[in-house]
Amino acid sequence: MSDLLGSLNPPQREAVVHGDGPLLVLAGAGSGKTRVLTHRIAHLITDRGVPPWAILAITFTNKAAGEMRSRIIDLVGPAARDLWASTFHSACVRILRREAEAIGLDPRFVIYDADDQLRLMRACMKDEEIDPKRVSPRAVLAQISDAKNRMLDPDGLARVSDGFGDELVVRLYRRYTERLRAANAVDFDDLLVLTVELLEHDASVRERYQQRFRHVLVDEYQDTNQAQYRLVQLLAAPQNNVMAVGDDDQGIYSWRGADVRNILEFERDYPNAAVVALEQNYRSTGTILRAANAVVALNRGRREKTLWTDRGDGERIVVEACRDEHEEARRVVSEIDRALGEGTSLDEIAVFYRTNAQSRSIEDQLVRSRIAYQVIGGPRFYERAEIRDLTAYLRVAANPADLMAFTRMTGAPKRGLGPGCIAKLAAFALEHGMPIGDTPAHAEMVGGLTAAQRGALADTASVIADLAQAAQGALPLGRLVEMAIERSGLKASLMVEGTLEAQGRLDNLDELVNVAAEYDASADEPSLEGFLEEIALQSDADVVEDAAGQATLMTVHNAKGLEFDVVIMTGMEDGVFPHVRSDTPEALEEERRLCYVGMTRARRRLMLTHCETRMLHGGREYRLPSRFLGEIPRDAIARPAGAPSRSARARSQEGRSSAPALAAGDSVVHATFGEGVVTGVEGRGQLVRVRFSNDGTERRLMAGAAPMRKVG
DNA sequence: ATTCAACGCTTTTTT
DNA sequence: AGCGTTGAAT
Repeated sequence: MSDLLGSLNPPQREAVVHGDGPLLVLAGAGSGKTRVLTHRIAHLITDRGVPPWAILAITFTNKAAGEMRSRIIDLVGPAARDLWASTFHSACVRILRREAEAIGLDPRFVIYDADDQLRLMRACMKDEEIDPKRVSPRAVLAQISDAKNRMLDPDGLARVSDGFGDELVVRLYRRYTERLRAANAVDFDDLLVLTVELLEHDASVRERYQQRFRHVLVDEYQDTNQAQYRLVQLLAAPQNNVMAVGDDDQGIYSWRGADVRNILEFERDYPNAAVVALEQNYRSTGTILRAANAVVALNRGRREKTLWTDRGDGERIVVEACRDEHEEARRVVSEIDRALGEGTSLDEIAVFYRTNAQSRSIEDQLVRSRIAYQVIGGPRFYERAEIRDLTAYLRVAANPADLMAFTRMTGAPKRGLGPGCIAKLAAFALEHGMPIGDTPAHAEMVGGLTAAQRGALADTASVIADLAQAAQGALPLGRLVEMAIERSGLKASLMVEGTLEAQGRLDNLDELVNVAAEYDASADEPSLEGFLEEIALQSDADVVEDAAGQATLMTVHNAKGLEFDVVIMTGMEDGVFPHVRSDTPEALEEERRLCYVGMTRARRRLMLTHCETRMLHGGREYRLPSRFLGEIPRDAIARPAGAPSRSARARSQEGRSSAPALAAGDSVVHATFGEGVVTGVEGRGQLVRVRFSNDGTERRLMAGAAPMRKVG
């Protein structure tokens, strides 16, 4: 037996050396689950003689997959390169490209991202003459995605739905599927659904993969949806050497179809499953853990567990009340300065927020203070307009049937080819069974076009032909992208514009040349299709760099799986976090788990900020401190810097401890909401419910922190 | 038929 | 604030 086990604690070791059969690892935050996963795979390879290519390891992001692979190569040597370590989506693409024909799919299919999907849905709604103002295309897409996550096709959805509006969704779902296939495209959900269908319906393909993958390991199992669950089940059968690692307290993707029941009911699905719980935390201080545990413990329907650490209590959590988002940003900067002064490096500092829009005020202040930072998420590189314009050319070159890409391409730069002209070409394409991308070359056969349009189309045809030809040949991808930038006319039109912004766009296009060249150098079998696919499957989390000397800003969702010495969670306000739209008990519990995820990212120091007022949705809104703040044990929280003096604080503490300041029935006056009546007291007297007479609303307030006093 | 400018509306989280 | 739609000008 190798020395893989030396550095592991007993439950970790148990998970690593577990024999055949299903295994569930309940891994609390910071309990070393990545270590367990990598060491188990290394153990399978070196001690049990399992060939690396017979192991499938599924992670949540491409970056995590890459890291896992390189760690395992470090542990067992280069033979481990044959390991399949990837996300669900990449694994499915890989399988589908090989086996597409078995389900009547062209193996050169392209992947439509959120933007393509939205455009396509708008087009479908036009087909069906549905007013996009009455029915939101996004909402329809969300329902379709929901259906796909539940493995329902249009007929299936029709069968299970009862509501009146569902008929509309079914109709659009049909149309959407038709148009996707016509464009030889699939969406994100299709990758999973089609792979499941493939494996379910084709026994020989299924058996081939089942025999190949002798071990299937899945990380973040609590965030799997039904299709992913089925996929794991199909691939792992019949031996069921499946290891699921996860933490029900960290399930934060139910809105994307994830079903926490998958982890809660693992033992029912795999009756002979071994279960190992990892509860020792190696990341955070005792105080941070105690606070995070206290918050998440209020959830029902979770597996009871308590993380512990032997690292000692550490510092208390800092809660800062701010007037508005500008003051909040200044507090963030002073906390960063303070941490830097203590010797913490910038890349060990992270700022979290609930929604991407909140980053703006913080970024402003960081720029002003000359603090280097990177923002994860938000507008992504590959989603920038100019990048999408350019990739549209590449996409049409790779797949002339891609109508969305063709439409985008012909409109950028503007050259007199508008919707009317595209519609004529599309009709012609349909009539002659020709891919839309081939129509410009036959424009002379299309009627009703102006001379200017024919000229523009001739030009377009030659661009498409040249790019397609270059893509077929041995031209390096970097050169191909350069060629597209020139020939598309995007470069010329941006140069003419001449603004600083246009220059920035040109720089982005140049950056894409670099990305392409890099891909060319690193990929096993570089191809235009492969490059476009990599772009499509890229996630925000994949671009998190440990680049020295930068603080990191991101949403709490993006923070999953990461850790930092110092974490600042901003916008801890009711309506922001928890989010307003999380108004059901289940949704609130998910927000609470999200809060737990955020808090447990911190190793040493955790600061939480909230504002009295902030700009939201184009107006200034007043917000109460997040209820989650009230759920943190009081003695885990430090007296905020810049808060009332020691003596003032002492007085208020006395007032609070000697007698509960407020009880149901008391009249109060609040600085913002005016007069009201206390209707109830919660959370050991820390929270009071008050009905305000001004607007008749009932609000939950922090008894100590809210600008409110008793009257009469 | 295309394009540009003004207006009015909505806003989570994302592989 | 940003987007998509609408209306007017070309």
